[in-house]
Amino acid sequence: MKKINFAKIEKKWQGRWAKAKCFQVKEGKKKKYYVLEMYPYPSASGLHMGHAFNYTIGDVYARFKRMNGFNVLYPMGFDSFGLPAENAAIKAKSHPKKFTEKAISNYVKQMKELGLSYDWSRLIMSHKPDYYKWDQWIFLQMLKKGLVYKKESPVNWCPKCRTVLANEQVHNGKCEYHGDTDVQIKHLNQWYLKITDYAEELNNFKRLEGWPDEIKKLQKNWIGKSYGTDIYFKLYGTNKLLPSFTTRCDTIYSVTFLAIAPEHPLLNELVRGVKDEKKIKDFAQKLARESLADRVNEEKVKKGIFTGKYALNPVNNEKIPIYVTNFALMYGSGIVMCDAHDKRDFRFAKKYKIPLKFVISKDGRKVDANKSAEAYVDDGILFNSGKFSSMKNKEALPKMANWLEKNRWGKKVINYKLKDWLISRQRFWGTPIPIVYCDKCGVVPVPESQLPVKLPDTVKLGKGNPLKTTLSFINTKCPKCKGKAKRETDTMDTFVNSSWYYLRYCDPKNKRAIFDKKKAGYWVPVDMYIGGREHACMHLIYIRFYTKFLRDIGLLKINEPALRLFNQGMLHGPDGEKMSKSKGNVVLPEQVSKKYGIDTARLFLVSLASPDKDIDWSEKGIQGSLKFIKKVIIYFNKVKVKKSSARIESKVNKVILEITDDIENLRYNLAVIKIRGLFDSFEKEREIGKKDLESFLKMFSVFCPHIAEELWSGVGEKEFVSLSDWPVADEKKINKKFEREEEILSITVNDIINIKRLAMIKKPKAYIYHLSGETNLFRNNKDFLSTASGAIVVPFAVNDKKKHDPEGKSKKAKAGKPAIYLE
RNA sequence: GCGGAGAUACCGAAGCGGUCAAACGGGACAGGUUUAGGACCUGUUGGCUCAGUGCCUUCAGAGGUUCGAAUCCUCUUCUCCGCACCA
Repeated sequence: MKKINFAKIEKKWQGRWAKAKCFQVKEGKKKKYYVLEMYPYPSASGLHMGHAFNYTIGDVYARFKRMNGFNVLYPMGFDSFGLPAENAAIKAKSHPKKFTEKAISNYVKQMKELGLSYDWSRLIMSHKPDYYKWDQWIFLQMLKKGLVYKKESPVNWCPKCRTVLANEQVHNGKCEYHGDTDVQIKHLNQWYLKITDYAEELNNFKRLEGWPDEIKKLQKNWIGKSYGTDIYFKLYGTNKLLPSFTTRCDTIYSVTFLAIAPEHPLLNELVRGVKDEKKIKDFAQKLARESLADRVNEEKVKKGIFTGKYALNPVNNEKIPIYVTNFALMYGSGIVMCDAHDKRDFRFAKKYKIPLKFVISKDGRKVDANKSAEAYVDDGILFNSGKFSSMKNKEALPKMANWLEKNRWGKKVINYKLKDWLISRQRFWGTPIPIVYCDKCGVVPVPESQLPVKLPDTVKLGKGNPLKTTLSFINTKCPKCKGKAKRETDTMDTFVNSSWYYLRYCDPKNKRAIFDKKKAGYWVPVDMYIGGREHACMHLIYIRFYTKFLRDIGLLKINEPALRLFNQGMLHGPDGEKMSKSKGNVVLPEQVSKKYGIDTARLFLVSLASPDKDIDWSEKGIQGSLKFIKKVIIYFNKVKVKKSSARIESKVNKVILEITDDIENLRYNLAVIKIRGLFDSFEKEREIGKKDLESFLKMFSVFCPHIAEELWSGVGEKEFVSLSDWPVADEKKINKKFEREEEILSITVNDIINIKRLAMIKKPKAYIYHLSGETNLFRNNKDFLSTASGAIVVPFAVNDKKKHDPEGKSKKAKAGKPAIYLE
């Protein structure tokens, strides 16, 4: 056979789909289905096979739903703000926009070559002013609702990114993008979104049945809801209360000192006038400057200094020293009560010779902590704990919390690990924060009518934030008093852009509103959201937050952005490692499709394993897919289109049911196996009915759309297979009898071959003796048995008097298992 | 430390109480076909037995539940991945 010209076929159908606007959709009466893949950052290096894998998963699903009669919204866009483009622009002394748009056009071209059925008329790009205008608009709406504030506080600063980072972007004290760089703590005046107002609702996962448990657990962990008590220690000699959050109020009688975070806003006031004021402050500053990695590291010895001040334990009025320590973070109240029942507190106390007291032991017997070498962290029985002595500490805990509250020594509180979202970035390539500073009027939001605040087209990129030196950007008029004013130069975190993009797809060209409520109302929520697990604690929390906010201002009626979330696996390089340029194991779709055709690649990616599993690219593996596709093409070129046997009809209809179910549940690998199996059955038949051939092509088309279109037109169809109706199984035609017969035949073939080998007869005659009820089966399939087994098959019924049976084998025949004699 | 996912024949990967020596693909091997093939077709691929229908040992390891377990339970080992001085 001639070599298949994949490129020609692909180009042809991509062109026809585009021309016929096959995949463009409008709101309508039909039931909608919204398939969405997380939109990518358009990196300069373009798409690799891993992206192709990801988008193929969505494309198969979109095609499947479309053929099943849904009005399918399947859009694509680009998360096109971000540091890499800016850094590239700095290097090349150019503008990031240039880089970004070049990368995007490259991406679009590549995506089209993958045969993805996007509605390109809805393309969005977050770096475009008509998109980020609405980032700014949402910011202003949040401001109105009191969900935006600016505050000076200690923030994470990455010296390499030269910007602050959100908590979510700091991992183990290192920058997410620069794993080798410690994040520094800086005190800066920054903009925050009050996501914590939604902490409680975000922690409710009841409406996310369609999301993987894994993701929900990660989010729950991240939100970190904990029940505890704020205990009010009185600053000695004053009436000032120092609240200290604890989940272990059962150890209150064990407390022998307080620890305060070095960056605590109260610290300056606290040490004012004490003997070593300067020394303490300097030390605290030193501690605060330590990298989070060091402070968070379990192995490093903790440091601290006595503040010279004391506090009173409310339950027993004991006077206890207050220390500044690096292990106290600005979590909870930033003040920690410390006792002998915590490893870290214990070690610290030993180091600084602070006395310790145990109040729990295994059996309730009194134990002296100062004589112990380590903390007692297990549960046990309380002692020296007032009226709670001799109770189990676990049981006493809730009672003690109530008791503290009743005596006004404390208050039961719920604490979240989730913090407000710091969105300020000191970089150029992001959405400008729509704020103006006026000497007279102070902080003034830019009025909606003046949006968007656009990024300047000409800037001097270089050190620091170029907006700071672009006078045409900074200098403006105060919207209130029309006097001279300066613009905010910080831009927004790019995660802001991706927090609502799925809504803009519903109405991407709207100039007057963020989106039309009716249109969005038709399309949202997303029915199938596809993306990586790594977004569990960032994007997927933010997008939920934005959805809830937009609901609360009346724009949406939904509570969650997506009904179903699917985390695809990662495609590794042939070496089993994560694909990366530096490792040199990146596989490019262009190379692959040139050699094998893109449909072959799609089929291979999807048949290797379940799509949620990580897989390794394999040059060898793809050969199997190529072989199959070739066979299909050859077959369709010579198939006799007539009428299917009842056996084939049974098989087709059975397999339709199975494949439909498999694809619905994203078990593409199993669906492909069944498609292959169906094809194998076709090949064994002399002729096939058109309807069955078409059912095959339809199912095949979601995986291999170009080849399917080609063959579809080959069987005389004028319309697109991509827009045809998914086959419906005629269950009446499914007959188990045929399966059983097929099984009998294949066992018989195996048996003949087996005996042939053992008897070492090359081209034997095979006399088979079947029970009399199976006469038709064996007679009708005599030819099939002969070709398949490589013997000349002569069937006899057991009771046939004229049968040739020199060794009396026919006695061995069983139902479905004929006896065999070779010669 | 806490939390999650997993361990299946040479490899990848289905199976998730009986129909399981375990789908399917890759590889390897054998045979056929062909001028020749890395192309195509057919078969084999746990062990034993053998002119096929049989038997035995397997699904990380050890126990257990059951008439019956790759599948359910318990513990152990190993791998991967999140979170982590969270008070």
